[in-house]
Amino acid sequence: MGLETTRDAAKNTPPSMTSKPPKQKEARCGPDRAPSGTKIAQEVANSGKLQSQSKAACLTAAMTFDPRIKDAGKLDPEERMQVLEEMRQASVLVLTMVYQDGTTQLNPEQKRTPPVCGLLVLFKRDLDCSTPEDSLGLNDSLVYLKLEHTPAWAQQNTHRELFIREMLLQILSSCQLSQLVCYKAKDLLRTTLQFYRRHLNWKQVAGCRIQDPQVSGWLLDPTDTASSYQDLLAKHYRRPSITPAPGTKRVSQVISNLCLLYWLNVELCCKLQRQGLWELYSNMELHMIPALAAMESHHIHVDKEALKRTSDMLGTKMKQLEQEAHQAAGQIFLVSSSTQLRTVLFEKLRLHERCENKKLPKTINKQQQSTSEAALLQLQDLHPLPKIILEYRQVHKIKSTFVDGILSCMTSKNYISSTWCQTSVVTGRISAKHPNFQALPRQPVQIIKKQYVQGKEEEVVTVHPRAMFIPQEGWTFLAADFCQVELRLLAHLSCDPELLRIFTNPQADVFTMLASQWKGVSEGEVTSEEREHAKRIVYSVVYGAGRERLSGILGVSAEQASQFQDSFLQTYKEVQTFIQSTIQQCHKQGHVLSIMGRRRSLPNIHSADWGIRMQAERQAVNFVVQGSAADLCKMAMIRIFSQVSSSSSLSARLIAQLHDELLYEVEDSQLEEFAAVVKNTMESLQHIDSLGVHLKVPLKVALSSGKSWGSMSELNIPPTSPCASPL
DNA sequence: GCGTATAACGCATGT
DNA sequence: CACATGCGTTAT
Repeated sequence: MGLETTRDAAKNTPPSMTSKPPKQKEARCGPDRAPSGTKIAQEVANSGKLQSQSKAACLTAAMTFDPRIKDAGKLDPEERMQVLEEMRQASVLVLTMVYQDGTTQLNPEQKRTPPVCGLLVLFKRDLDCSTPEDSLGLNDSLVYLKLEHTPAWAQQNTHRELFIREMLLQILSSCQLSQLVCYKAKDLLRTTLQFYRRHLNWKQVAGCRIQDPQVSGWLLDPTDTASSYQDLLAKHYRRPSITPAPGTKRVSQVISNLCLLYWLNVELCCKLQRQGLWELYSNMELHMIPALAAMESHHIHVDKEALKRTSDMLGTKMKQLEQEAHQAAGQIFLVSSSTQLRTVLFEKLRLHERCENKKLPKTINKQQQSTSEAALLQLQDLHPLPKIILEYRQVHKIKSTFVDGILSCMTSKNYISSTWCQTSVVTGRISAKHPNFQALPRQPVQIIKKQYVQGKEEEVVTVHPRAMFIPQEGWTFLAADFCQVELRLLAHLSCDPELLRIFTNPQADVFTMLASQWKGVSEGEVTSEEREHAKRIVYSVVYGAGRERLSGILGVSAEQASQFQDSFLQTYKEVQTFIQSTIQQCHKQGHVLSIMGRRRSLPNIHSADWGIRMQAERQAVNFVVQGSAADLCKMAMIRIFSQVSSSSSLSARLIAQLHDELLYEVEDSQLEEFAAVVKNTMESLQHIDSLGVHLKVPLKVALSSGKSWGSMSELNIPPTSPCASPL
């Protein structure tokens, strides 16, 4: 078998589709030869009384002394050559990180992941079924790559270090020759980039393709979001989740888990192909992994001291508002408690009795009087308290989530980097944590600071969380926004001629046109209010809002709301039929698909309960639109990432993905060049030949740039001339 | 009886 | 209406 066939297999087809995993055996592990090192490890692991530090030392010792594992740091030159040769001959490499507390990535999720101490790599050569699925094959081998920072003066260690680093780099760039498998591969890549940040550039691993069972499991069923390795095994590997025999040594458990991981991946790939998800997995989701790892390993600098000052200022402001609230209520109560506020507003002050003409919202679950913003706005003319609470809540939210929250993400460092989750959103979007970069307030808030001691009575301060994020010296932020991507996709998916016509004119303001068309007035006559209405109606119709909800959003009566809705669906008749046929298809097949084949099954579409069934219908419609938009945005991200990483000059880094907007940090000198690359790449996604995607509407990208995320302004770049930029 | 973990809820932010 | 994360309160 030549290299070409191996390469093709790794690139285009699922692994080992022909070979079936061996039948599960009764015996879990082979006889355990127990050298001195492992015995110690076992005792320590079982006792559970010792400090985690000594546990760690012993697990490392176990890794090193176990005869099945080769410690890459302790090999002589000849053995090194042998290991490299074994690596070349392996057809699959299965990897996991080993942490200092002795756990691996395959252990159940922990609150705080301990520091990494090494990587365990299984070289799998023979893919036949002659060995038990959780045991090493005859020609398989295991290598432990210890990650340690040796002090600069310890010259004798550099050779070992160098060998391990080179080997790891070779592994990560070998994915064109042999397959790589790792559960939570992004974490491994990010950790590697951080560990070797002096010696390893993110571009060197940008092309790396690692199979990740977490991603494939999520793609098969996007509803089960956070399943552990053991859950995945139980769910997809037809095994009633056996707990390892208590006598089994820890190292043996790790090894058998690593062996099983290989077969789990094989099984998941089979399922992906059967469901028509292989292309999406292989051409999109796998490429997200290095892109997200690179994103997470980038530092975004934040002015910590300014943040602390803002925190103090907001703290005193909240104390003032708390006093005012107590005074207005005529009693002391916990202002941040919605329960206590409810009793004050509705049992003590009985404000609901004084506005019987208005309908006050109820809480979702318990059908109590709500104290939400909508409710407080209804009550604000009756009593001073609601207004005070509204202001208190605004300040409280800013302080707790966006000031103190971000500060708590920066303990012992002066920068932040969010965690980007690939598998937590059912529609295929990505999400962010610690901090949630996608939920930072768009608008600044004005704080009126009352100072009684100073000469001035009042001072207005604006707090803008986005403005805390500043590019490095000599760099600029560039934002690229897919304009109305969901609406454009709706036009494409529904083929509605009127909706399509709106997008043929690239100059026009879509929502203004929509409003004029729909209200029957000229574009010049459309007020900004009507434009906002049009915007909200469009999206609420797409998401299947009822009249109740719509009237709440628009602030008009339910009759008027349903009148708006009707006239919209009347004007764009094909949108209606798209919604109906999507629901019909979901009912027939039990699932719906996005434009690139992403899949969501909705078992509740068959529910006898009307409410449950209607919810599934709305989710079906929403998934097709939102999921397709997610497909496009991720594809844009990947294509730009690949262009930058294969360019010797471009250096832009992706800071954040805000669903239909990409935020980059760009060297000042490259701003225009890169902006053109981004715009062209994104807009060219109208046609993706390889996936058979041909949108009936053009895609439009709006660019903006600035020296802070809080102050971005429109960026116009010269249009690309037809003769320029040959590929 | 009094402390800490956890789950559910309500309310915020974003797309 | 859809999809998320984060913080605080309250009950268990």
